[in-house]
Order: sequence, then C-alpha cells, then structure tokens
Amino acid sequence: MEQDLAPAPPKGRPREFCVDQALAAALRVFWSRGYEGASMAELTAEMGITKPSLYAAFGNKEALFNKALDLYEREKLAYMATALDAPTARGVAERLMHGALEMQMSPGDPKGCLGVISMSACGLEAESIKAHVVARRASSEAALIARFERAKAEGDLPDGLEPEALVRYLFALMQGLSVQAGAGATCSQLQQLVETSLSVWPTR
Amino acid sequence: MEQDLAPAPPKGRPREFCVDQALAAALRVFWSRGYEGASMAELTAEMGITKPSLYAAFGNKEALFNKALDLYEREKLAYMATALDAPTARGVAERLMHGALEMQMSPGDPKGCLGVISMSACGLEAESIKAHVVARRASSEAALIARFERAKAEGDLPDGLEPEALVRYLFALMQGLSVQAGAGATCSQLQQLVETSLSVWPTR
DNA sequence: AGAGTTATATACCGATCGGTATGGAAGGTG
DNA sequence: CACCTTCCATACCGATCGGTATATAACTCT
Repeated sequence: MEQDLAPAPPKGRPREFCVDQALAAALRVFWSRGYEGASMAELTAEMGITKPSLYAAFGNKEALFNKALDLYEREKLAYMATALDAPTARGVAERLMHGALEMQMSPGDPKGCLGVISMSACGLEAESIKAHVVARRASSEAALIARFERAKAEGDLPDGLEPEALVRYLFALMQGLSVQAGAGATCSQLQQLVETSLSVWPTR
Repeated sequence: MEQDLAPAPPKGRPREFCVDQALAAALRVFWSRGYEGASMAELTAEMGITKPSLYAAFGNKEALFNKALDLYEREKLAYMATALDAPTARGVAERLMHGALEMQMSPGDPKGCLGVISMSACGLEAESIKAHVVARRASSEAALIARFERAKAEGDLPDGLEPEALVRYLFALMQGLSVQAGAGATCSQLQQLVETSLSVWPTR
C-alpha cells in the first residue's frame, strides 16, 4: 500500500471556487428561505458559481441541502453538545438557552432556526427533507434526555418531573425563541424571553 | 330605503359549489402545506372547483389565503379570546395551553399552527404574507399583554415578572407546541409538554 | 322567446422550476 | 505537440408555477 497523504494529484482543470465557501453561502440561502423557498437561481447567484458547477460539486439540490445542514449543525449548533457538560440540569438549560440566544443575535446570520424552518416547510417535494431534519432533532433530543436521566439519578431534578417531559419543555422554549426571532423580534425581546424562561426554571 | 333582507336577487347562473365549504378545504391545504407549498392545482383539486371559479370567487392566491386565515382565526383560534376571561393570570395560561393542546389533538385537522408555518415560510413572494401574519400575531400579543397588565395591577403576578416578558414566554411555549406537533409528536407527548409547562408556571 | 348576466370548462399564457446537453477553456501527462 | 481529463459558460429541456382568454351553459328579467 502506498501512502496517499497527498491523495489527489489533480488531473484535469482545477475548479475556480472554494467548495467550503460556496457551501457556506448556500447555507445562508437555505437558512433564510427554507428548502423550497431557495431556488437554484438564487443559490447559484449567492454562491457565485453556475449551475453545472453546482451539480458537479454537490450532486443536486437535496444533497446540497444536506451538506449545508451538516455545516449548520457542526458550526451553529455546537453549543448543544457542549451544554451537556454543565454540572447541573439547570446549568445545561442555561447554556442551551444562552447558546440559542447568542446564535439568534449573531449579526451576520439569518434569523430563525434552519431546523425549525425545515420542519415547518411542507411542500410535497420536501417531505423527505422534513423527515431527515426530524430524525436529526430526535437524536439530539435523545442525548439531552440521557443527560437529564443522569441528573435525575443524581437527585438533581425536582420530584415529579420526568426527564423526557423536561426536554420537550426546554426544546419548546428554544423552538419558540427561533420562531419569534424569525418573526422579527428584537434582541432585547429575545433576551427577555430567555431571562423569563430561566427565572421560572424548576429548582428543587 | 327598501328593505333588503333578501338582498340578492341572483341574476346570472348560480354557482355550483358552496363558498364556505371550498374555503374550508383551502384552509386545510394551506394549513398542511404552507402558503408557497400549496399549489393552485392542489387547491382547486381539494376544493373541488376549477381555477376560473376560484379566481372569480376569491380573487387570487393571496386573497384566498387571507380569507382562509380569517376563517382559521375565527374557528380554530377562538380559545385565545375566551382565555382572556379567566379570573387569574394562571387561569389564562391554563386555558391557552389547553386550548392549543386540544386543537393539536383534533383528529381531522392538519398538525402544527398555520401562523407558525406562515411565519417560517420564507420564499421571496411570501414576504407580504409573512408580514401580514406577523402583524396579526402582534395584535393578539397586545391583547394578552393588556390582560397581564391587569393581573399585575391586581397583584396577581409574581414580583419581578413583566407582563410583556411573560407573554413572550407563554407564546414561545405555544409556538414550540405547534412546532413539535407539526414534527409528528404524539398526543401524549404534547400533553406531557403542557403539563410540564403548567407545573412550572410561576406562582406568587 | 329573446336579451342580459354570471358561472363553468378547456385550453392556453409567459415565467420559473430543477436539472442537463454541448462546446470550449484550463490544467496535467505522454 | 497531441491527448486526456476536468471544469466553466451558454443554451436548452420538460414540467410546473400563478393567472387568464374564450366559448358555452344556466339562470333572471322583459
């Protein structure tokens, strides 16, 4: 076996654009318009490439969306993974709400949550997209439930609150935050929402 | 002035469909597909009429949507108005959450909330639709804020909670409920969410 | 029975949708 | 240099989008 650390001796004409940069541009379009609302014309214009280049590099519209969704979760939803490391259940909730708030207040990015938008968009063609996004949300939901199970075992949860129910409650708040951000709420309004949510968070 | 209690001596050929019935069918389509996801082809098929009949009776797609939105608020969101009559702030919250839950569990209707769906759908053409829906939500938001202002004056609210913030918190929960319902949550999961929300509702 | 009016049915409109065929330009390797 | 591979640019594909022109059918009024 030969070492292939410089694996690709590129044979043909090199491409004239940066794939990662183009994908980031595509993400911004999907993020602000939804899967169906994003047309190939707007995507190519915003990515600065032509349609054949897009199809050669990414496959088709659905594949492009899935790659953009990967990028979104990797870069914009990183706080969800690190939040689980907080020492207490309340700490987890604080990190999640503050992370979601910070993301919505990021000035360069579109408002709202790509996941929420994609689960709400409902055209016939987008059903497989929707199912895909729902499945991903279910996995992060499961991780958070596991974290709250541990909290319950540690006596960290008030009595009578099931981890599953608490996760759904917390997700509902974050989804509501995204909906209101997408509807044009101001930063201070979103801050108010997060503060209120944390002020009523159940303590034992 | 003549009495016009039988106001319309219909002159031409009578229409062969019931306008209210067709509008109800259109509402179901918009509700499950969103404004942009609902095509005229699916609308006319589901309404059981042809395109010229639709345009003659309702104007165009946007006007049809607005009339469907009227119907939605009148029939499906009636609980929001009556909830304000509850004697306490907590009672208002209970009626709102239970009303939203009951609506999401109605077996014949699509899942999710037409308002949330329409605020999330993002194509270029739908921006005026989105603005319209946002404006309507703002008015019901204002009504609820006024109700909680009264509650505050009556000493019905815990100290340190602003009516505005509490309304946004409550709306976030209801929007989250709709998102999860649209994503395929089961009835018992939604019930869990409502119970949890009410169990952490702040009391003085 | 006509005339006037309104609704329906079919076929059609330009524009846009996602996706692709084709021809040439830009690189490597003989 | 020819040769091969890959990418870019233009033009194009059938399908569908929202919306409409035209012709005919069904009704009331004179």
